[in-house]
Amino acid sequence: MSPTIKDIARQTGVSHSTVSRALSGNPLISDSTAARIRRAASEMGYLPSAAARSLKTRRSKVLGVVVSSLEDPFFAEILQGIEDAARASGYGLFIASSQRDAERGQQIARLMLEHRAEGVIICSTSFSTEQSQQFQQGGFPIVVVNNQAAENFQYSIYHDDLEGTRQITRHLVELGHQRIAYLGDSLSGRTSLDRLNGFQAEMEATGLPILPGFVHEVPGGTPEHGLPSVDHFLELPQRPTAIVCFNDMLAIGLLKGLQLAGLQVPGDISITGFDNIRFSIYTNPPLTTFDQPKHFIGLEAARLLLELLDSAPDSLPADSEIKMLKGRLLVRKSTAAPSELV
Amino acid sequence: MSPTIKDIARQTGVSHSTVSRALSGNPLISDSTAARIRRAASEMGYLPSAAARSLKTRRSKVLGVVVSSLEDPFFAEILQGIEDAARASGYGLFIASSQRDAERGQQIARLMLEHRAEGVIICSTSFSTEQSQQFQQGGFPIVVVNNQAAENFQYSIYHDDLEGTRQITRHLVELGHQRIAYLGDSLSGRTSLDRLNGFQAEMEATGLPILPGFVHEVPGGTPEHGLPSVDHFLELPQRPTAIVCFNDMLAIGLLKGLQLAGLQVPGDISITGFDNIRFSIYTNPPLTTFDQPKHFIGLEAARLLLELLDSAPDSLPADSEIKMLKGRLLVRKSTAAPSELV
DNA sequence: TGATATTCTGCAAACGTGTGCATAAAGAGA
DNA sequence: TCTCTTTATGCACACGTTTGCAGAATATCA
Repeated sequence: MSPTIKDIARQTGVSHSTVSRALSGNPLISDSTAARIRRAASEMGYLPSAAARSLKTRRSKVLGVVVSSLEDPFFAEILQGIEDAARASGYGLFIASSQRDAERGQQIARLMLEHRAEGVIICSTSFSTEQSQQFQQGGFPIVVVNNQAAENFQYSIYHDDLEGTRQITRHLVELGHQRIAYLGDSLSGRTSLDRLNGFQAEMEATGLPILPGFVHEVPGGTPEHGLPSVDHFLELPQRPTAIVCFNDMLAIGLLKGLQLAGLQVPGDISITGFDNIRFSIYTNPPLTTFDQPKHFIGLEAARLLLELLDSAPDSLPADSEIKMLKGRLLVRKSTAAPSELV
Repeated sequence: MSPTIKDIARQTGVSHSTVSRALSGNPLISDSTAARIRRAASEMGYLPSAAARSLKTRRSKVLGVVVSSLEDPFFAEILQGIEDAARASGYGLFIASSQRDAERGQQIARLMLEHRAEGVIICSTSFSTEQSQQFQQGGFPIVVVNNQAAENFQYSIYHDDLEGTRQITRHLVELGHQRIAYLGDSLSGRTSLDRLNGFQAEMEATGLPILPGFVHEVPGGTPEHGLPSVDHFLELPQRPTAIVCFNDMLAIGLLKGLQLAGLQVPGDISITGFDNIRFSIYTNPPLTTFDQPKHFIGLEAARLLLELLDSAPDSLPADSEIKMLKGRLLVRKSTAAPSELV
């Protein structure tokens, strides 16, 4: 099919090893023959076989990426960052989505290992330690992004969920809110915990009580999960004046639910998102949220992994490396002072 | 690193060819030795090398996917469909985004060809014929999804853009609108043309004029492109009573722009989207749009490609194959009768 | 011109698999 | 026991690269 270095060798009357060296820029080959070979190669439309090369060099030039869902706009932006970094260094990307399914996770792990990906970036809140166990063996490089059980992995990019929800909560407190509730996603592992902890920590720090039923968790982080949860909050004996949501998507769903129930946001109730996904500014009102440098997170994850691959195995730090990327509070129109005070 | 069939051979006291045959289920090997070998293989954590295998078998079990942007929710859903199909048949996915950049497109094409992807799915409105020329040579299987210049490719999955905007437009006409405008994305090639043509065809069919300036195109299809285009429409001597948008994202941006300008949707003006992306129902008001079976489109694209790969090269149909997938009109709350009539 | 240093190129083995062919082992029939 | 199938296994080569080493070709110097 595609011509090989042997074809080029035959064409130019040299041995295939000379061709190999010429094409890889080995200085042993004289300039004149190298030029001749390169010309022939491009004329014949030669493209090296990655399979043969990686078989010999034991470097596949491929990175694996596991994401929980490709449709999640939060991961999509991170993914784009990863891709930009990979593209810049000539690496190919093997991408697969686990869909929070254990069996599928296994299959993905096997796929990546069989293709000898040089390392893997896991951006899946649900890719459990158990599932990624297959990767762990033998010092296979893993970088974890969404920090599910981050402490079990050696390298992770870490966005500051705890500090984020603290800032969000403080913002609501400063507006004068007293009855603040939290809408969580129970399936996002470590992230779930951190964000909830941030909320609780800030409430405690300011001396505000978290009333019974004011922490509500749903099994997922999409608008479809957020919308029906409005029923829960409206049935409480005392209605919250503000709700902190685990992420923007839940907030978008909740916002829609509140509006369908005839409530004004932020007039009757304030709500906040998290992540600053692209659409969070296009809701009506636009969401107050916490901006995460998603593209940069992806870039840094890929860079960290590539750096790991370049360095000699024994020069690696023994302890785990964690990069913490800061976000920032974005105050928009979905939050306001509670109506009692106005 | 990872054990090879030779290691297993040594361990079990047979030759590596016996191991190879045993693991691939070749009936030549006796049941007892096959079982013994399989047990040893799994105990040793053996994983076949995809590189070596594809070098020998000339099948990489890898599909390439080119998408214009990973962050586009429309493509993301299609991508998920592709991935599901690939996963089901044990194929790996090489995914890259062209970012509408010619040079990057070249690089991607080379990457996929070097890795000997067995075929490619192009879901990029901007991946021009020129850029994909590298793929074309030598009967390399390509399936095109978003039908940029679909007629230049042999296989394509085709969603009915023309009929879609016709239905959308007819819906507005039936509501009583007379001054209907169109907001287009000039960068989406064939899709741009089809959707605009559908609008024009339906206007002509009902005898309505398209007033000067009522077709406005912007260079991109994101909310950020849609929002500022509100200025154009508000400066027209006669303001349109309805605007048909190229896609949901433009409509989302336009909606926000109109609301910022103090206009009511649909009270003062109706707007429509296209694609039915996940967020189109969470705007306020929810968008009237045209639903595309995105996940299914992805599935079908992958299935078509896999089918191509399985069939013998000479059994392929000489003429091009085009699968047309129908969508359906979704009437929500962003459209209503024009205010003059109410 | 001959010996030596320098520059360039070819030979051959290896990476991990798959597979046609030869052959050893075992069983069947005489 | 000897041949003839049948069954099970091993040998050896191929896929397309990279690379250590040997050696040919050329240049340098006496």
